[in-house]
Amino acid sequence: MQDVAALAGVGLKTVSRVVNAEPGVSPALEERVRRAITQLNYRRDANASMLRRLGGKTQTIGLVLEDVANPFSSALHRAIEDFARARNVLVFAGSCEDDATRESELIGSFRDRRVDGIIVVPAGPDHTYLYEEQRAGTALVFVDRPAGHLDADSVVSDNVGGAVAAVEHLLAHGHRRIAFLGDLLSISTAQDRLHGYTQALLSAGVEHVPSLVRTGLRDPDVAAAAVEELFALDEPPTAIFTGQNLLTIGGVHALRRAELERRVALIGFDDVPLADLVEPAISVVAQDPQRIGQAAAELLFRRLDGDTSPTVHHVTPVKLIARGSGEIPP
Amino acid sequence: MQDVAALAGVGLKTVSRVVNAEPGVSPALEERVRRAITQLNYRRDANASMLRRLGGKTQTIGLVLEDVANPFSSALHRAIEDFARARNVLVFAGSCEDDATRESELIGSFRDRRVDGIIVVPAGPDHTYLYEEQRAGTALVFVDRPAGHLDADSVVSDNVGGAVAAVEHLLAHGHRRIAFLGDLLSISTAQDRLHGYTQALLSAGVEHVPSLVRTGLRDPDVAAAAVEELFALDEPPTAIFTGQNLLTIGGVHALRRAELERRVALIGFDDVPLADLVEPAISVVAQDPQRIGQAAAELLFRRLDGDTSPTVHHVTPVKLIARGSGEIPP
DNA sequence: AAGAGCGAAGATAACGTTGTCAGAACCACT
DNA sequence: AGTGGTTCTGACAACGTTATCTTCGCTCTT
Repeated sequence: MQDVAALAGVGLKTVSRVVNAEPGVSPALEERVRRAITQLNYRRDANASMLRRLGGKTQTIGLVLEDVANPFSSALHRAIEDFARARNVLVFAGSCEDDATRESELIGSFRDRRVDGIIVVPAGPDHTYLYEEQRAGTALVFVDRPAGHLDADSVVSDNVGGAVAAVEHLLAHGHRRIAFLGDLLSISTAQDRLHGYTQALLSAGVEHVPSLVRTGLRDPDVAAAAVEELFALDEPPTAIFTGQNLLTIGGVHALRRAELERRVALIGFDDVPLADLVEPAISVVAQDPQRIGQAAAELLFRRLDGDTSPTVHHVTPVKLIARGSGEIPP
Repeated sequence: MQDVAALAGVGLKTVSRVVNAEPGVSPALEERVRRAITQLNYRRDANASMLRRLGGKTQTIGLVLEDVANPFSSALHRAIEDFARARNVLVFAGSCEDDATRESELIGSFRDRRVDGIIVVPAGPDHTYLYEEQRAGTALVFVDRPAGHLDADSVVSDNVGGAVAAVEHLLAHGHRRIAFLGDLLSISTAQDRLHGYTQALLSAGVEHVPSLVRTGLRDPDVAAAAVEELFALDEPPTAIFTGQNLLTIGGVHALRRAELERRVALIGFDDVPLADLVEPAISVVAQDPQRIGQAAAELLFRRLDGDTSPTVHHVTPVKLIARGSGEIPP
């Protein structure tokens, strides 16, 4: 900036004014300054700039995902990025792999960089450690799961409703022995989906068989093993509701191996890529990560713009997509 | 920091020393300062910190991807993130959608934030605009496609070799009429893959039929339409080599609709998720995005550590995965 | 012709931190 | 008591920028 000012023969502040399009610079000078800027290939240092600025915003936000490489996370990421781009805000993204320590480390790093806001798919159960941060003015939006012991905005899918819809769909096709495969119950979404499953059975007056419920499953292989166990039962299920992405894939693999894929119905929570090319095509309750991300970003930026209305808990609808596997009769 | 110093009853510099674990602070004072830091929930401002630091690194890098939500990009992202995390570096990521303008805008934003280095999957054909940036010390690594008119490190897949392997595989299974579906030839990878296709046919002494080559295809639907046209020919192909992810999906859809999926062989370049669950399972030439990302990050950080050896062009191997669709006889 | 009023431009301090240096306190020797 | 050397510690300037205030020169009143 010194160099630009010297070359244009003006003071520092004049360069600053030109760069920030502030009024009060004569056209002649502005032209001289612009020329100097291009000639020297000058770019204002955004970090230094925000240092002195009043109520300085860094024009950056932090994004804590489960894994930037998983389809749900990355679709979220993209939706948020698009929203941020429109406001000239850059996005830091990080994966925490469902590890609460990593979650708080990441958020700590974001904090060190003075991000304006944070969107987080929480891993840990307790977020009281963010209280000070929140009070200091950092916008905070929780996605997919609500915050633990902290009053903060959230955007989540209709997990209970989606699970109810899936199970009712199977019931409507005549199934009575419906198995449930779920993730760790410490994860609130897994809990909600199990809740929906139980609720749907209850309202239909169908007996709830504990041996058909398998939870704490974390990956496709474990899910596949669970399915094999289910079919070793005296009275195996005629339908399966898988409460998560990876478990759906594991379930399909297991059915395929047992050559049951055309005889046992299956509905998964959360869409899987290429689900329509598999035989039979996989019926799912699809979340809408794009919409979730958009809602989260919208909420975040509204807060950044000064909205101080009470905490919002946004629930986005899910959609049952019947592709074949969920319509197999018992 | 003022507040911390006041509370601990020390000078600013002493707080700074404690925060940076510099030697020369007595244990008693250090303890007092630490207590004040926790009490006030103080965190050093990383941006201000780097401002004064000599040869200050921001401990951030920028990542320009085609789309943070596509599987190849996001796998890259993840590998790079892991590498960066180990060095306590944060990653800005952005999507440029194969748009050269967006590419340079993104890189401009990164520059404003003074990122230490940039890893880019280039969209535009010309990168001379990065020359100054590079000379100013920002590390630069190009991924998937080399830089245009700029001497910079790159990490790319063995596109020619992979295409040759795919076509030779089809030839070995007896095919002679092999179609090629490719992206815009302005994209160097598309060009390389077409090159490999042509080369393999040539070495095998098989006639090259121009009507079997369709390029400039950008999405699954267009690819599917192209496949339909191919089968309207007098002498349709007996095998298809799809030169890209989305085109493979489009191709499979088209074959499925024409009920040809068990009669026409297909190999795709780049793996697709769930390719093993489709019937027949899709044979592909798989790239290794994780390895590519790792190589790119390694190269970037080596440069950041001061390595000034000549430009490196890293070629990562690809792997043919035979799953069924590529082994169908003519 | 003097003063008011205005717009343009720059001088200076400040943002939160670290580099540099000088001072203070202590130690062991003469 | 004086010297020289450590070891701690803080004052101060500096990083690249913007906020505030002052100065300068001009036009417009009366």
